[in-house]
Amino acid sequence: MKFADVILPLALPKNYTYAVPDHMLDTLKVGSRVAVPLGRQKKYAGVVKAIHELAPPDYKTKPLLDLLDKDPVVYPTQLSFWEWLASYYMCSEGEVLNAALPAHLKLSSETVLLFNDAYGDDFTDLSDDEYMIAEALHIRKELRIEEVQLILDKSEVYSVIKKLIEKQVLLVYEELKEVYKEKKENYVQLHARYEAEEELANLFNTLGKAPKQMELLLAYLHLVKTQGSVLQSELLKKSGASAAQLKGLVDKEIVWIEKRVVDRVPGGGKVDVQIDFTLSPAQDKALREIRTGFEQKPVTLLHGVTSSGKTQLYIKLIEEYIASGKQVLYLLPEIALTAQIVRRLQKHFGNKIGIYHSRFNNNERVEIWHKVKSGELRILLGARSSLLLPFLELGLIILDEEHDPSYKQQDPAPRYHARDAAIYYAGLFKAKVLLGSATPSLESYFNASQGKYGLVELSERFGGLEMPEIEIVDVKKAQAEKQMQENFSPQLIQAIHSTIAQGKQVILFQNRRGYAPFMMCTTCGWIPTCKNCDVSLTYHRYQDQLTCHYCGTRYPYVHTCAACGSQSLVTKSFGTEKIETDLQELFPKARIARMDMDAVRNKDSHNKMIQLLENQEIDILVGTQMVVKGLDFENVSLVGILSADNLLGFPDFRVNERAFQLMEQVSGRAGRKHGKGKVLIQAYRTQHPILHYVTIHDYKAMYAAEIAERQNFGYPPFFRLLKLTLKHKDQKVVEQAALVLANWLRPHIGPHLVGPAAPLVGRVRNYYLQEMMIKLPRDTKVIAQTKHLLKETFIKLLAEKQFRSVFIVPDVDYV
DNA sequence: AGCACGCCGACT
DNA sequence: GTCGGCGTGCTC
Repeated sequence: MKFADVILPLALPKNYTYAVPDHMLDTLKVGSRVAVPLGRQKKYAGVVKAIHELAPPDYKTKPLLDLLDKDPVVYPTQLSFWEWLASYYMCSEGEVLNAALPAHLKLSSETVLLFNDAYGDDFTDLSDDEYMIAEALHIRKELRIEEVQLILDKSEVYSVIKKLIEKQVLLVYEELKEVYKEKKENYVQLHARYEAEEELANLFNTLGKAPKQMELLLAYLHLVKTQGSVLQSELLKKSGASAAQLKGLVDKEIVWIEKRVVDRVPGGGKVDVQIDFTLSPAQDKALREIRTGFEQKPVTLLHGVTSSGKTQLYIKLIEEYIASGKQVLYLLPEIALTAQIVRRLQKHFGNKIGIYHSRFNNNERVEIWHKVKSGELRILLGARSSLLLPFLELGLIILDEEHDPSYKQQDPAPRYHARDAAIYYAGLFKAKVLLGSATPSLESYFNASQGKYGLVELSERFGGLEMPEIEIVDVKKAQAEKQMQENFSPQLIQAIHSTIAQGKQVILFQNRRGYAPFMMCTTCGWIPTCKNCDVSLTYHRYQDQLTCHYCGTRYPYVHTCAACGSQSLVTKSFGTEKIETDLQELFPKARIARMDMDAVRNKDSHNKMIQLLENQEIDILVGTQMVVKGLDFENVSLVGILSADNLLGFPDFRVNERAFQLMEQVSGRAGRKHGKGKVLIQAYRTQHPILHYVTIHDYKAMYAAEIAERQNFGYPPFFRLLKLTLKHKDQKVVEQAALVLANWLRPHIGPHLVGPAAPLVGRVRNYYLQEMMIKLPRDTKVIAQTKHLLKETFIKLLAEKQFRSVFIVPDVDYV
């Protein structure tokens, strides 16, 4: 008797064991999807994690229902990776599976209602609702729950269905649905017998009486000659004929239609467009250092200043690894995955490279999945989630912009850090990892300086380009002298003027979207807040409404103070929309665009805006974080940071590191080619040390100062951080739960526990929050013990009935 | 995550 | 009296 442990796509604490039916004994493989029953009637598709002969002692197993794959969807390597992710990041393997498998590989059961023919057609003793469903079923024979909801125009339909089952009008069964569909296209083919010249000539004669069909045939012959194959849709468009007329040709057996399975994700360009380039001596040296680094250590950090030509190094390395028969994964933060970088790589690697990011639809994801698994795709360029693809023979992972916080998944579980997970995943393949950044995370630079990672420095900009000149502008002073025009200092205005006059472009950075981060009543100080969250509402002038940036609720503009009734509400502070509006007044002739989450909400607008900037159809670009990443424009010579204080002001031990990274990265956008660029940073606190480090582009000085602080206060990289968030609709309950949890934990990990306390925003989407932080020493054993302790304590807490509905969210290596 | 079971308020 | 609301607990 054999048993299979199955990972189900649910947040179950453990995997379930099913009996392997005899007919599957030979065909069932680890990594395959299987259909399993769960509960009374549900079916799920899970993935087989292990096959063994250990009968579970305390329950009776149910049998697997179906084997869904001829070939497993993942290799054992991925199963090991999932297990590690689940245990390290404190979630279930089901949650990992959920994140890894494209939606279309995760079938779930659908309830299908069937008409019971034995019932006959006498519906007299049915209620109105029952009658409507019975009638519909009588005609259609089969209905889904969704359709029942539509017919009855309400969502709660179970009671009606239950009644109908009792009255034996209908039968229910569960159907597992495969959602992925191959894409097929219709190709038109000429019958073989007309290949011969004289047959074709005869055909022309006989078709004389059917001019439309003749036209079709001529268009077909033209397309065959020019393109080789003829798509039905294209033929119809070109000939202007109708589908019926084409059918005429099919009926006469002159042509036939072939349904071909086609790829949704085209391989991009041809392979032979490789453009050769030569590395600078500095790049060449760095490349050699990376290679020798990899001989001794699996991970190397490439610290290369902005514009030092890291991408070219990557391309050379990728070439080497694919030449040796390995696959390469190139990771970038989502918003850095622009058409610009994609084009650049496709130029070199043609259809050997695949792309994977969140804007792909589910069918496209399934195709990439299979191509990565089969090894057909040798290179994959993707965002965080592409780390979860089933690579066959991974040789190298490049993780560019390694300092980027978006590599850490926030919600939902698994809350993994792509950098750390990449290092583990690579280890399973004995593959190498190259981390790249102009401003490495303190963690990585620490690991490199400790000798844990190789370290390669590339401190020279490509082509002898100089680092931009940075000037700090004292806003307080300008304000005192009444020199500020809205949020622009005279220096910034002057710089923008002269930059535009020279036909160059400007990027302005402001880390807040919307028009004003909050509004306030000048009479009594009242501030409009969200009804679901404890935050002030941001005014969006473009839509003329107030928006909550935490839950997305929108409110109409407020004219009257809700507290004192006065009309004296004003907008406070400023976001990208206000900058854009004010700019347009200050520079009426300039072409201004705004790039933030609101402006690039729809699918392609981000790329379009980049295109405009590239074609120099925009003079000034205003944006949030978004302008920092993956933009590479030769003609931008001025960068302005509107308010450095915004970056330095919030209470987080990483502020300084983040602020430095952000400012240094934004600065890197300036003067990427002709001549030296200029960066203007407006600030109140002009003496802040971070501003000084940015001015002299001194990463190492920033690192030295910060690392000392981290050691003093016991923060990463000296300790690992585990954040616990408790959520509940009732503030009292969540506060108590947090206290109880902390009290239970304190005897074990007392000195390492900070909190509990409500976070800065204490309520989001009507859930009250409590947080606590656990500082874990860098000792694998202690970390594992603590996680075990936490899990046990969570179970204990949730066993208390008053805390049963408290959500506990552990976030390991909280960023 | 579903989904059934079970215990309290507003209707026939 | 019942319908139906959602809180709670189980699924191999």
